Amino acid sequence: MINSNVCLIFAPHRILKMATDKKAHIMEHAIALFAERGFEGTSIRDLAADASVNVAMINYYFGSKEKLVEAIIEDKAMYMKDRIEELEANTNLSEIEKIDALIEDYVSRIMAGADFHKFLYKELMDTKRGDIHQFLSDAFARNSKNFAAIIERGIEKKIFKEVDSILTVTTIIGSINQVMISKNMCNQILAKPNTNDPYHDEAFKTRLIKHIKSMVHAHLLFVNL
Amino acid sequence: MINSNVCLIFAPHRILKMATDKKAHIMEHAIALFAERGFEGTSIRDLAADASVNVAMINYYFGSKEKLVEAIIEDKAMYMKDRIEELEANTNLSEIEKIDALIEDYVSRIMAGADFHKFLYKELMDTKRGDIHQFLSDAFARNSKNFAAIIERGIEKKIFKEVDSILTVTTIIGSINQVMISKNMCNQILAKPNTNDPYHDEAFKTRLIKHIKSMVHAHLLFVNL
DNA sequence: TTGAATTAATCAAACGTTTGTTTAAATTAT
DNA sequence: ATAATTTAAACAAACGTTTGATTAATTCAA
Repeated sequence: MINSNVCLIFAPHRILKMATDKKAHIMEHAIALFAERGFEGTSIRDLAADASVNVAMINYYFGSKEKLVEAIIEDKAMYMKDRIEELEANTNLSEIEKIDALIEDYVSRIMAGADFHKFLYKELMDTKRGDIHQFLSDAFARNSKNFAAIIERGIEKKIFKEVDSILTVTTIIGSINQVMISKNMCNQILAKPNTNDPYHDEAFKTRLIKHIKSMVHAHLLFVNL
Repeated sequence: MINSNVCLIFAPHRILKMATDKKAHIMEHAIALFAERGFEGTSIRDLAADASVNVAMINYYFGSKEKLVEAIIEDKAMYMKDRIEELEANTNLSEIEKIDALIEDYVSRIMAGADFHKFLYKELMDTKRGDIHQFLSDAFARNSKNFAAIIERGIEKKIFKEVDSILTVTTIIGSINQVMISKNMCNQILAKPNTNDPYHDEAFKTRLIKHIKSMVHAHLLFVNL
């Protein structure tokens, strides 16, 4: 009985995935610590204690502390590849529908991965690990340009006003980022207690999406409600 | 002859200011390094070499590395105290004029102190130095609320649409912050070479102010141009 | 005004810790 | 038995900070 249970829990495919699972486990804790204390502000021993593993395991699995950061970014690279290309190709949607979809998508995904998002932006702001900084600068800039291309198409079609397309994208992304900077500050402007978690609050998510859409619509569209 | 010259150069008040000048000199270099590499990412020896002073001087003048950060923030506290209270009291200006003035003020001051701004936001994002994080959270949230109060007044007067006032402020500040995150990324979205300094470019400053005003006007005002 | 006494500033060297990383032995899984 | 995993211990290098000596600047009595 117990044996069969054990076999069930530790089925072959489960065992083969163990290394991956442990790596994922360490990466999750690393993201949370790096997001709050920064890369240099988090020691290997801090991380090992937080993830309940031996200090040597980080180098055993990832090679070095810096390669751990690269592993995190590579692992979540899918996070970066967003729906922009997919939406750009879709001819069934109007430009404003595409923009609305992107706003919803950005807010949802950033909030769902709040720690990872903060970790990414800290790496983007930091020039110390030059390769990573360059990679993230490129990725973020490319996304912004692709987003702006949709706005440009709307302007060409005369359904949008002649706005500064790249700065409009900057405003949309900047609006989301601004509330992600500090949970503490976010709670204060929302008049919520420090115990509140605004990043897993559906009401706040809805409110933020509504606000950004409202601003962007007024900015882009000729007709106002 | 020589003696009188020496006396002129090292006049009493000049000598008394020497310590202050050296402190300011160290703080300037610290802001630049902390902004690019972070607090933990910058060693006392890095800073001493960059500022061309002995390693012991930082602790001699500031007491510790952490107290250096506190000294920088206290010294530039005036930077935080912005024109909001002054503008709130001013009855000669309309609400939209006050908002326009604040947008110009924010963009100008943040761009003029780009390094300091990045340093401040890194400290705001980091929870490791708890007191500083709390102080900055409070200061930034208070400013946002005061700004939002002006928008609320405009809504009461029926000259503004019934917008989400605090999130509107979040968008304004977030728009500015988004371009300050990375010089590299900023140049890429502006299609400028890496050698360009967007933060001391009057044309870009004007463009950013124009864009934000344009968005906020469309968002707040009933009549569109 | 001069010269000893006092204070402030600067320095190289060293302090004890903590850092990221490696090792080699022990354990576990196949 | 073999290979993969985990461990405690040890590593050199880097860290923030302190030290004690040295120099420069200031004070003040004579």
